[in-house]
Amino acid sequence: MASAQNHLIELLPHKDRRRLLAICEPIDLSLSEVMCESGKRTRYAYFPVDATISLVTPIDGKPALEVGMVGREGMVGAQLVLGVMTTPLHAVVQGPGNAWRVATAPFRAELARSAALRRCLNRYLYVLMSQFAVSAACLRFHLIGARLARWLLMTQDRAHVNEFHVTHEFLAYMLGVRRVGVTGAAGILQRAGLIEYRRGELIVLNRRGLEAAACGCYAADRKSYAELLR
Amino acid sequence: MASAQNHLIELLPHKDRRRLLAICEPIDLSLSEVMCESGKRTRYAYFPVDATISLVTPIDGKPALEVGMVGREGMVGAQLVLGVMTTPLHAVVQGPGNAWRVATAPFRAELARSAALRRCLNRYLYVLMSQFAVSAACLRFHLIGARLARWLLMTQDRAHVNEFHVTHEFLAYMLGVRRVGVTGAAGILQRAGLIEYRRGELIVLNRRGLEAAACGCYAADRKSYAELLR
DNA sequence: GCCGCTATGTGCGCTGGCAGACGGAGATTC
DNA sequence: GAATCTCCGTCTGCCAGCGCACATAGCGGC
Repeated sequence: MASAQNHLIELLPHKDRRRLLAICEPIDLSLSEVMCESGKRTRYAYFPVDATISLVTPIDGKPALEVGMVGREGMVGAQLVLGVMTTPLHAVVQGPGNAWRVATAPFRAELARSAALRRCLNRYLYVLMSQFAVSAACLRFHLIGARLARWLLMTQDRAHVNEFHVTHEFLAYMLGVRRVGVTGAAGILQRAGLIEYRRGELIVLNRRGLEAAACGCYAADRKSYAELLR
Repeated sequence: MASAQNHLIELLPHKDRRRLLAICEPIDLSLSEVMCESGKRTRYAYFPVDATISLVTPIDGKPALEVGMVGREGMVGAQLVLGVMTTPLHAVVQGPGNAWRVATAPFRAELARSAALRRCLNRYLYVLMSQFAVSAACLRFHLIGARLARWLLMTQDRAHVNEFHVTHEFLAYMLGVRRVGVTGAAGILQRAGLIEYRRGELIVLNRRGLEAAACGCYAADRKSYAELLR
């Protein structure tokens, strides 16, 4: 247990880390699992290890648009540090895998005790807020192709593999566009040799190329994370 | 000084409120003043009294899109409670007026001392995050007319008057659309008798009608604020 | 009373993305 | 190996918003 395989946990001093892990349990997250729903009471916080989670904002009653993504660099439930027991967003498992799970009660107790944990989560919350703001503008101004490239890069960063399961239908849902829009944009990326896909399996062939095709929001996200969390 | 005329300050217990006001100074905010810039060090926090501030996210290097609005119900610089000294957003004065200003150093000292202040700001931050998430989806899916109506209502809520100075050009900038797009949408609202305007002076004639014309994001914003801050 | 500035109104051609529908190809089941 | 299901590709018609350009109207200064 020298390494928790979650970046936020690893940023904690030894003692705080050990205390936190003592109240965590390892858990498997399966595809499409809804970890928490907008407005409902938060029951657990999660520190992903090799799972990827999408933060989806509801609109007109339905969840419909991804505004943030969480992997081993972050956590689900950071708003607990604000003393709030709900979340405005849905959290949906987008890439299955492992995570550490902790119930809200012991987590809040640990938050009260560990200044390092509070500091870490505060900073992470700030990064999340930045990500929301960036996403808002990205949604408004950038074309599907650039946003798709950004999404693939962000996912690859979190999944730590260059091949993952994702359908056009799902991508369309995350990006807030039609499936055919994704088909068009993905086709262009494929013909350019940047990616390859067939029946839900997508492979990143050329990361550099994708970075060039993505909008600046990808770099902006990475920058804000790097500045605040080492 | 029984009433500070800022909702967040008024939520504080007497003692905490008095200590906070003791380190604040009243200040005039003038139109288009930039209170803080994305990425730059935060020098002051502001508690508006009858001023309105737009939170604008930069994209591709330029500030270009409003993702949040602050008036007497909130504050600028709430991220200081996270222990972060910068902000990802620009804050621009959209409706001139008065505010309480406090320098970061004494404000952080007071934050360390007052649990009530921390609690209040934490909750406000959560409301802001919700607002960002809602705005992102609103930007993506709702038509200019509905978004314009929402913007007018939010501004009126903060300005506490039904007449204010705003040009189509400025509205276009805030909503992230063309000026002619605003002209079109505003013309429809005017012909419907909901608003009236001439050369930068805009009057809200029919609030109920505007509420009906606005998208559900207006109600969603109000709901999240009401639930968390009394 | 003229000039110039700012704010608003309108026109035209273009395009990215929308809605709905259909066809085909891989995969799974029995 | 036939039926079914999932996923991907394509087509048609349509529209909101875009970029650009130009016209008009209130308003202040000199």
